[in-house]
Amino acid sequence: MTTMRERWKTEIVHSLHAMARDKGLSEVDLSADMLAFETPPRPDLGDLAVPLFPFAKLFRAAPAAIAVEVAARLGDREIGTCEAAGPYLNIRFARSAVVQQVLEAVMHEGDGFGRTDELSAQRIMIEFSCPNTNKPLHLGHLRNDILGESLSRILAANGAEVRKVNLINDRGVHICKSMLAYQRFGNGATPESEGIKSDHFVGAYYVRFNQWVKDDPSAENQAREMLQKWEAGDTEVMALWQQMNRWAIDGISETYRRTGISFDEIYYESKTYLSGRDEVLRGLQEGVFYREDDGSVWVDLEEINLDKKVLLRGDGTSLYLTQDIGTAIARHGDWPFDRLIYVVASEQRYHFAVLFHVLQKLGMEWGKDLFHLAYGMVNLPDGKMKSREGTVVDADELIAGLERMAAEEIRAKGREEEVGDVNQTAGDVALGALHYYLLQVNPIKDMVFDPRESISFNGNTGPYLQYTGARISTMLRKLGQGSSGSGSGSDRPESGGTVDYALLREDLEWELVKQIATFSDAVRTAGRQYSPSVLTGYLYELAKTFSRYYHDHPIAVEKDAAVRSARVALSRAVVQVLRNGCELIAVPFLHVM
RNA sequence: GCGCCCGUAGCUCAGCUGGAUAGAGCGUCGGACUUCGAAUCCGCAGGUCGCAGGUUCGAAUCCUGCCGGGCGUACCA
Repeated sequence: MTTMRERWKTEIVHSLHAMARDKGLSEVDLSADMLAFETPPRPDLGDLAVPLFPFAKLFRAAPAAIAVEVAARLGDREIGTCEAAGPYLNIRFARSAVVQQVLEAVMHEGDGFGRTDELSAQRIMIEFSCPNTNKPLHLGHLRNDILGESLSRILAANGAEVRKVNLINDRGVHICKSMLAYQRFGNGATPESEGIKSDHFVGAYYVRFNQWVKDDPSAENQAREMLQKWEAGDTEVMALWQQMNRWAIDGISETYRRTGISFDEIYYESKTYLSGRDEVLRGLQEGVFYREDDGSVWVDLEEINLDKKVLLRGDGTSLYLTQDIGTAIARHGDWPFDRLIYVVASEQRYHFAVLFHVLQKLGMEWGKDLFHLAYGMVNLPDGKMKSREGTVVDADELIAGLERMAAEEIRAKGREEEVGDVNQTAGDVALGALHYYLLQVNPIKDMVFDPRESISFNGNTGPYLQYTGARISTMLRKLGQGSSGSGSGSDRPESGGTVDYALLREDLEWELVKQIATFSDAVRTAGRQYSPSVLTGYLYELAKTFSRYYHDHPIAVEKDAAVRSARVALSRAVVQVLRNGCELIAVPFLHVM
């Protein structure tokens, strides 16, 4: 379809030039760039619209008059027809050629359909998740995780070589707090002895610390002392730390497995913070930073209109910024990248502005290739999530709740038989609901997470996509067509190998073909904007169009065998695109639900 | 105070590099299952695109100011 667009572009530029010549105007300032292609507001107006306002000055004529003349010059041709509609030139493509080309491309490319070469030869590292080892994941992490995972897949689909990295935040005062509380109140309990998921077990002691500090303010100092012991390598502290970290990380990893999040490399702050300190000290020697009387090391950020910022505490221990410096340098050494994307909440904008600048001050010219994807906060309908007030939504609990709802729905519909493993399917539906809901909003915006709405299986949701895919799959399965693009051998039993695409004459069929053809545009745009929401929107539209089509037109039960074959071919293409798209937003594709 | 971000229908969100009457979903109300999955489909109602200027043939979209909300401005992360 892009070729079709290009051909029309050439034709239009041609006739505009001809017009200019005939009017005795020299062919100045008339370039193809002035042609803006748009989609007409209603499909019945055509497939492509060209506003002619920009040419009014050139021809000293009203855009509408130009439209009439261009339309007359172009007339009807092999590649379609065009007509003037006010100041617009509306174009209709010759359908059957496009239909054939698009559907055959989907068949041929299969799981690879929609890929672009936008970012080929680019090495992109993407950091996301970055959990603390003092508590389990919550809803905010889920947005982070799915943004990172989905974006990674999208960038890869645009041809980039992507490396997903995590950074386990396993050191710092906050980690010492849960350790301290455990040491004091734990009485040797273990996750096994208590029968709770290990990261939740650790998290309980972090909560316990915060209760304790209310009664005994000295707890804060004790935590700080423990951090110093930790940095000094105190045996007892290290042993405790290793034990509790193991628990936290094991539990968090289980959540990753459940949600389909994975990484190519995992970094640990406990291993990178020292090199960060070395870099800061080097900067100090080179005069890039300065030392205060109390021994703390600072950077003056006046040149980027920011304040002064601490890089090392007076007692010599590291800070968040210090370790991020070390981590970034280690990463660039491990895997030199063209771009590094940090998926981190927008509240840390300041931190990254400082980090990127400091790295460049330290002589890392690649500091300019770092990008902070600052995503908005997730709030609840009844207010903000606050850990202190106990209004955080725990990730595991949330997912379990969604699974329960999905399972109930499957039973209520009496579909246990068809589905087979109810829990497995319910789990996939829960994930589809969660991921779709979180991705459907533009990342930079704050969003409201409504648990009730997220589990609703009506409307603009993940389960709706899954349902549409499952219906098509079932239909194809019943025909012996299989719903997988990389067919199982017994494909097309009745078509004799050829499909007469000209039989797809319905407007909705044409709509579907056009939507399929623009899939790669959606993939490209999502990659450029770092926004999976472009894809959720695209897929929802596609599913909706197909649902309407399926409702109004017989496919598998169509009497005319030739028409049936053509419609089946179209359905196979739609389901292939749904599959490919769902893969990019980590919504499990279901053959039955 | 200063800096950054956001402000579209009752609610949750779309709206591509400015372009034809601003779109979905939910919710309300009303329709459609002897027919390929009704977790579906169709229809009605609902918006001075926060406000005011400016640029432009044309602004929800770009610029300026203001108002409202959020976040940041920690030897927390």
